[in-house]
Amino acid sequence: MKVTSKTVYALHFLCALAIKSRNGETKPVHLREIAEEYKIPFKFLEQIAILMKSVGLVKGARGKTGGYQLSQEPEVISLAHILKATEGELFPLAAVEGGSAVVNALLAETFAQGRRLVEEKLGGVSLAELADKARADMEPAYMMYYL
Amino acid sequence: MKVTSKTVYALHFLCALAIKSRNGETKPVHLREIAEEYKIPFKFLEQIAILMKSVGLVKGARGKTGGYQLSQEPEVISLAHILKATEGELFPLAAVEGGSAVVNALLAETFAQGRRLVEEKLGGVSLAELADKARADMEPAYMMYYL
DNA sequence: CCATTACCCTATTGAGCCGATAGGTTTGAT
DNA sequence: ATCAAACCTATCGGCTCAATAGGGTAATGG
Repeated sequence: MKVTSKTVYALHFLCALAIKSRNGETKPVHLREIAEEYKIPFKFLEQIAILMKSVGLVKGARGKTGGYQLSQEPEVISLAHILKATEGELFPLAAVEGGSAVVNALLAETFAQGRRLVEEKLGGVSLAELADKARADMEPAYMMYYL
Repeated sequence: MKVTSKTVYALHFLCALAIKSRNGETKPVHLREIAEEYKIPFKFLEQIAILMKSVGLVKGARGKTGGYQLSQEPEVISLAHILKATEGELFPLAAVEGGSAVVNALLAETFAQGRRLVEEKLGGVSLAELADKARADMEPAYMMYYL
């Protein structure tokens, strides 16, 4: 019952794209570049990028001038979107053979309510917020990497 | 990132104890009885009972007239207590080598807030609520098993 | 046109957790 | 003493996760 590193890497990946885009970069960004900059295993990141593409969060361009770009504005991409893609449903209940039917139903309802709370919370945090705060925290000395 | 069957069984187990207690039963309840009644693998339930004991939610009595009892009133035992014992911290973030320190910090904070929401929700649901609703839903024809 | 580059896809591996089972030890009432 | 129950430890198969490997496909630059 934990947030996997696939999710964390996906968040960093998308955030990196958002930051580059905010800094005026219009060309696709190479995966290798991001992998090196953030010390993310390249081949693992590749799979994550493909997943992000399959759910429509990024676009990929092939060939020598290829790379990845966000396919939507970072304002409309929420953490809930991303989590949904990487983790599926949040803390689903294990289906058990036994137990009491009544209690099982009560538990299902209770956890559904808890799940909704988190989804609302994560749905209220956009990639843009993350990227902007991250940019604001960067030291001027390091800004050159993003301009 | 899911609620394991250990947790679900634990909930059924404690709920069963609460129901028996509400129905005037003062003697310890045999694990074997609960396991059969709720179709829970006995040996698995045994481990869960020991865990519940180790965190102070139940008392165990040995010997031929032994069994388990709640060690607190069901009103003061919340789902949050139980989940804490069976699952540990709720959806912890995977620790990754790479990524941006700023983003990692933002994520940690965001998920901590989400976690608090769920903990408050689950902290507000007591074992007594569960047990009472379960009792109310039982058909009179089945009440004999609990009197 | 063709080699390079980078995206794209599938398979596999090793570690670790989960659900369950098994076997034994200790305790306490009769 | 004996029996039944709580208590403890070890182990196992199955699964997921993280990471690696190897190749296929498209598009650009020369």
